[in-house]
Amino acid sequence: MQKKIMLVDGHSIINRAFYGVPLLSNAEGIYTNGVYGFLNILFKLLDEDKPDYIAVAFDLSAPTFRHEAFKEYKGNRKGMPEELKPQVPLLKEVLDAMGIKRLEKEGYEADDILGTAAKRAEEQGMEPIIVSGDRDLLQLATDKIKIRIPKTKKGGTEIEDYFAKDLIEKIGVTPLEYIDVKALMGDSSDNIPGVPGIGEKTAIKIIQEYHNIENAIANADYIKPSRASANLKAYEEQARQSKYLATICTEVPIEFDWEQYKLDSIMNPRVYELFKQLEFKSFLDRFSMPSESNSLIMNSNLSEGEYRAVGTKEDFEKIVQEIFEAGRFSFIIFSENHKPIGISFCYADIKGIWVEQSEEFTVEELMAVAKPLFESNTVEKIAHNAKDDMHILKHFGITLRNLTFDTMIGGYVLNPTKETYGYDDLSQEFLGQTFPSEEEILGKGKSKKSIMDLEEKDRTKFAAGQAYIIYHSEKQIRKKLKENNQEQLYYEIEHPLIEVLFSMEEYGFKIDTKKLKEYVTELEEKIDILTKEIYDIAGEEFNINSPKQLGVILFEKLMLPMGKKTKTGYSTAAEVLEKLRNKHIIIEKILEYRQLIKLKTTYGDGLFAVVNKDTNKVHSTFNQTITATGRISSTEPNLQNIPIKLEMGRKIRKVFIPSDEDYLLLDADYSQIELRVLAHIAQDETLIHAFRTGEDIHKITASQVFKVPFDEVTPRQRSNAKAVNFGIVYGIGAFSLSQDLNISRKEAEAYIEGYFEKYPNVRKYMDETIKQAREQGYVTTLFGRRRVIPDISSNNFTRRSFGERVAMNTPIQGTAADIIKIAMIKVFNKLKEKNLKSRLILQVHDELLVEVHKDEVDEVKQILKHEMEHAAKLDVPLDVDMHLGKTWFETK
DNA sequence: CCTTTCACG
DNA sequence: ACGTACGTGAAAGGA
Repeated sequence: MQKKIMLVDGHSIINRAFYGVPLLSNAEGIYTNGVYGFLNILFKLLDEDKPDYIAVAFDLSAPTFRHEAFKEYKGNRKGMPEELKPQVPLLKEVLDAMGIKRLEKEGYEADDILGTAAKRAEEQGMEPIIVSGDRDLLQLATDKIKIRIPKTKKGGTEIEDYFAKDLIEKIGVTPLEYIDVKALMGDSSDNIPGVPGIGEKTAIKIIQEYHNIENAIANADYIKPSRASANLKAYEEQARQSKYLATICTEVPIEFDWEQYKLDSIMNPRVYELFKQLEFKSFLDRFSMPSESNSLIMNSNLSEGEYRAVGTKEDFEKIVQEIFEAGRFSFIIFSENHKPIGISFCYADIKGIWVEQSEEFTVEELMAVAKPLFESNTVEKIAHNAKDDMHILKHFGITLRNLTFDTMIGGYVLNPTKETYGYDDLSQEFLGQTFPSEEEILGKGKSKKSIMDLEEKDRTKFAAGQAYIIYHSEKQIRKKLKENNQEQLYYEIEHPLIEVLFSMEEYGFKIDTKKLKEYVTELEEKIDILTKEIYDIAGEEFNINSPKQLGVILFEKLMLPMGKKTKTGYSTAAEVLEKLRNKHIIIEKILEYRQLIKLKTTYGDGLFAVVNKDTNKVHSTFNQTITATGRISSTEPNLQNIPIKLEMGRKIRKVFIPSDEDYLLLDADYSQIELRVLAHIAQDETLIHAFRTGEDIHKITASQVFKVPFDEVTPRQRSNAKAVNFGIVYGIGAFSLSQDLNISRKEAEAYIEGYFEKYPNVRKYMDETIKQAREQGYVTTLFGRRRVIPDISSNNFTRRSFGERVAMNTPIQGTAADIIKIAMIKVFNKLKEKNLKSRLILQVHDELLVEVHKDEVDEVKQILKHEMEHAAKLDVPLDVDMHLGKTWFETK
């Protein structure tokens, strides 16, 4: 087999790529689209050609051999586009990381180096492949040397290939003749002047007949058209000069040691880091090579770990025995399609084990062997997102006991603003060692692979490596928690909460599916009617759900005045449409349509999609590591945003029912918890006093801010005061308040000033919190929850302002989140301790929902109220309202 | 995949 | 003059 060598013209490809893909830029604002496009082309070519060697040629900035010659003649050669320049060093960095050598020589153009390299390679019996965006290189084509010219098009990259015969076939001249074609027609991008009046067509025709310019000049008299003939004579010297410029030199004095261009492991961890940094996400799945030994995994230096795979019952029993003796271990359950396929363990500091199921050793058998271990009250367990594992284990009749640490929750407590809490992150942050992420090894989305596709030794190190990581990160996280004074937050709030959330998820919320079906049908009927009415009024059918199409109808066809614009076009948000209500009858129809379609799709269809058909229950996932403030979030379904404000939406709460007729729903919500928290942490006497009187807080605020006696506060004043109170909690701004209340900015300012005058310590708190955030870089809640706010020191006004609002709001929202979490744990434990049948089933930020047994109503009411009101001891009372009902709708 | 819209506290 | 409230999740359209 002949060896293939790929020779790439760096500048012309990055140039072509630059314009071929949309603008991308990295964090420093440098465009990356040229590099991205270059790599896109490169990967495509590598996949197709699978060359043995590769090199990329670049021009160095200094004048080159032919360039110098040209300068005497006509001045400076054009450089590359300004906006591309910063990308070239970036590209070189990427190529260096990939171990792809560069061909550069001071004083020579990339074309010349490429030409020389191709000729030498050909002489030595290799197959050279030249990749360039410029057609100049076509002159180098032979029956061995292939020229590949990629064209970036909408549908992807298309590549034109030329051997010598293809050139003759497609253009009609030989490669050598092509130089003369260039000499006649010129090339503005290369600043080859050519001959005026001779373009590509004429040039080809002339060369086809006379084969070179010397011969053409000699026969200039016979050349047609006459303009070409005259110009060729007049610009004879320029034509010869152009030929010199167009001729690629193949005699550059360079020694090529082919072995150093050998194509090796270009997808290495360093490249991975670079791609991640540059956000070249689509290239990341190129890093998993399941068929070969996976270098990413094998190269990760989880220093002392001893990894071993276990595939038989006997072997695993031995391991379980060892783990019992070790007394503590970390574990990770690997699942695919909701079915576990293996478990990895780490124990005795260095032992990493991967146990996998097989036909001989089923997952049921595996679980049975592991059961005593998981259920042991003495052996300590370390997990990462233990709640998930608890669900899996429960399915096999196993109760996880003595969970001593959850590294995911620990990581969240240390920094709640991260997007993910992966094993790779833990390894980097707490062990100072890189480890590939799941996405790197298995990919993601549709093309996600199974870990069973990995070779056994890779699979073992990947799975057991993760257990090793959490085993060792645990100590570091504990240490950090101590340093940060967050031990109480972790051990007394977040850790015990895991079990509470697990129980809520496990128990679920019963749905009256018959009622739900009726509700959806009712909505569908109304939507049908509205749709027809809207089409009628609009005079045509269109997709009402498309803001784009709706915008065209409203603002172009019906010529309604447009309010706001979005990045992409007209805004059709409810806020905008509301202002057009009286302008056209279509508006109210659309608003109602929107409301109903939301209810049908998100709440009707959406709920149906997640109901367990056997039990008619929904089992939401309560995520403990999503929010930046410490709240929990709810998904699939989201039970924290079930409609309540509007009557039509509120009706859906009638389908949320207790699991059987012996039960009722008991709802308890904190009254004004965030304002109470504010009163406490700001230590504002007036505000504290206001809450101690137990009167309506918005009315009190109104009386204070608007300086009227309490009994004379109008409903309008109260409602304005309510908006001010909200604004205060969010980190108020006069503009937003004025928008919200539809008043002038001046008035809004007066309200805020009035508020701060009456509650001076609130202002003091806001100022001090911002100052503290700026000095230490983070803010904290009453229970030590911490949120870093880098934006607070930004030079960018908008970012800084945002940072300041976040600094003011986070301690308030976060402390309220802490308090209700404490209440949840206390309620959960009380119900358990007293062996009651009632269950906590839902939390909605300031509200707890309990499914209460009919015999336990009074007792549970008392527990719920007491535990919630005494969850934290503030300088203001915590007040809880409770409601009992047969459906969630009734508990209002 | 990103944007728009809208549901909740 | 800047560009506007804090925290979430789901569905749909349209690249």
